[in-house]
Amino acid sequence: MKRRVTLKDIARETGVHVSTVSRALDPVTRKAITAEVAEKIQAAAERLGYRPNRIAAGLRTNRTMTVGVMIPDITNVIFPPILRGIESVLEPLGYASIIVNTDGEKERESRLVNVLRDRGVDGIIHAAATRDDPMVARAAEDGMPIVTLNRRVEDGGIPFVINDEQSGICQMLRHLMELGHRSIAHIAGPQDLSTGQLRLAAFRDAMAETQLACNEGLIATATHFDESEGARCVEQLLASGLRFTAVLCANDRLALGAIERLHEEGLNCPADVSVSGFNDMPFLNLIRPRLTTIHIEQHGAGQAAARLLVQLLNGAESEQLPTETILPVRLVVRESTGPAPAP
Amino acid sequence: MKRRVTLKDIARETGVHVSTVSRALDPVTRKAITAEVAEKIQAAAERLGYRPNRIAAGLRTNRTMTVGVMIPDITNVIFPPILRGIESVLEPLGYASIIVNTDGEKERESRLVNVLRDRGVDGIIHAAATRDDPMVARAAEDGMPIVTLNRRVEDGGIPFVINDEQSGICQMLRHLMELGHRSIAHIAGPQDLSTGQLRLAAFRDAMAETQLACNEGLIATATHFDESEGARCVEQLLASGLRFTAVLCANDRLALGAIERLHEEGLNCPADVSVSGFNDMPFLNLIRPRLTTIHIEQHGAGQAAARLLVQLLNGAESEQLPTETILPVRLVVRESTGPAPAP
DNA sequence: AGCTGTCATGCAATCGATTGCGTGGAGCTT
DNA sequence: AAGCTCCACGCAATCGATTGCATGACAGCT
Repeated sequence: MKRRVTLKDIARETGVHVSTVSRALDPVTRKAITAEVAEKIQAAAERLGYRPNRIAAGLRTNRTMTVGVMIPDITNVIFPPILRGIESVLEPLGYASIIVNTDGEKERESRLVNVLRDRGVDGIIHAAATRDDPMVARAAEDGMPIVTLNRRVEDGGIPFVINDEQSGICQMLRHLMELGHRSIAHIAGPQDLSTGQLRLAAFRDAMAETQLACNEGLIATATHFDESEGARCVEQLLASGLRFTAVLCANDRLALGAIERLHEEGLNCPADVSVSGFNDMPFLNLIRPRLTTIHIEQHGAGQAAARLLVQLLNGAESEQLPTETILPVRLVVRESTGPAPAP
Repeated sequence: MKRRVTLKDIARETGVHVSTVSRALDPVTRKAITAEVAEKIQAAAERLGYRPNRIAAGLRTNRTMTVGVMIPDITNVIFPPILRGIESVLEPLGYASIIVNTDGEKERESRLVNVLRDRGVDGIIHAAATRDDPMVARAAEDGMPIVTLNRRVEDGGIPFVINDEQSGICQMLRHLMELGHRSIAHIAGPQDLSTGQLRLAAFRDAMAETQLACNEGLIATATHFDESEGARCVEQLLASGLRFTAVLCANDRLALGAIERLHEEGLNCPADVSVSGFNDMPFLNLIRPRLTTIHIEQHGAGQAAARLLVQLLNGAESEQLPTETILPVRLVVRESTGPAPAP
């Protein structure tokens, strides 16, 4: 196990001072060095197999070229594409990311923010904020560049990237109405998650714009974004005795659970009841009936957040950056929605 | 934006030397300090909100408490659980991980190994090795602790963790034979990936142990582990004109693609042809017919690899560590396999 | 020829924590 | 009371790269 090559080694080899070597190896400062000397130094660096020590540089410059990425849970299929989006922007610029999972727990979230700070990350992309976290707020106050993803932040000038939930719900509602549905139920997501909240609000708004009264009895709220909650909620809707011919769900997994339970109750989708999802998660094309849903740009959202963060890292003031970036969404009509059955 | 608190600040505050502060704050060296003084220092550290600078410590100790994790692609659903397994072991010990995606490209793999080395990771968990990579070999030679996952490494004493592919294929073959199948086809995975290779070899071995001759015509090889290749391969098998009543696939996605194409050709699964998968990936319970497959311990594999790496990091010699760790697999019988149809 | 300006390079401090070695004082022995 | 041991703590070097400032040489100008 041989010792690593340092600037000092190159300096000794080439007979110049380490500071000269340092300057010759940095493309920005190289212009201050005679071309001939710079080339000699570069050649020596190459020959000796020099690899800069980022730790040492980081200590001096206070930049680690590392960013923290906070997500609720990597096993949730919507996050990997987001991470690839982030990576696609950050990696070419020489940044690496440390990914942490909060599991939606506030206490864990606070702790992990500090873990990231202790590690000296240059900035944070936060895709897991449930609500205002004091540690996150503190980090922001202390000057840590932060961008949030999938979450609107009211206070503070923290830039955020979200999908156009409003438009998505709207497009889906219009689609269902064009199919003749008039009694439309909603399975809302957890209200402590911003997506759940935003989509429910969007549903109420969209319904208000139609002639239809929004029957609060036709809104069931899930405690988690998963299949079993979708099933439970649709059961609750059925038990209410209220008639509905379509269920607009806040998320694909809720929709899948709902369809399954409806099927168990002898109701077929889309013949008897239309069901729609939201997110267009991977593998949806393999599940029957193929789900009509709202496609969101996961990869694009990651890229957008990363680009914003890079600007902050490069010294852009939050004021000159867009506080909100709203990504377009797209209706994807597949098989789980169809004409409303005759009454 | 206030300056961060350093050891020097605490030293000034408490009237002792920074080295004393350093020792008082490290549980290991604390015993060398008078209890009273140590408490005073800890109190001051607490009061001032001291957070150790890992970068500075890393420069001096040459340990970053960071490990690199190399995977082919995080959007492949089998990797997130592995990562959570790794995290569950590493995070409590104070390690963070930098995850990189190789996309199965050799050139990218080499480059990323160097990225990780430059960042001074203490060790690497490599779950993306396609074949021997010179940079990985070099890193190992230079003393970088490395553990590979899902890949057998012949040369060098690099410890590896793999699933018991052999046993999985064997169990599945026995299951199919118990259902009366005698003409069994295999859709093999890409042969440049170790899992593809191992499972094909296991299939041949297992067939050899039965009375049945292994008909090479009933083996189709996919170029990727995805649905379209599963479809293409099953088509190829059908085109061969050879009779088969079951298809043992090297991977769930190949199986899903195969089932779909069979269906399009008017062959139902499992009534006409039984199809089996491998991996038991998430969401399989939502796809009809529910796939019979081999469950592998993804989370457990991550944990096992992480535990091995920790031992290496703690100075265990490779010699005293198990070179191979083979994780048990489990047959999961669902709906895609059934009795062989009468001839 | 002498003076000024410019530019390449060297010098040394610095980032913050760790750690081998030195030292002074307290307590104990004879 | 002199000498000894032991231990808590201080001192200072160190990790490797960066960077403001100093310096020296050389060219150009009058």
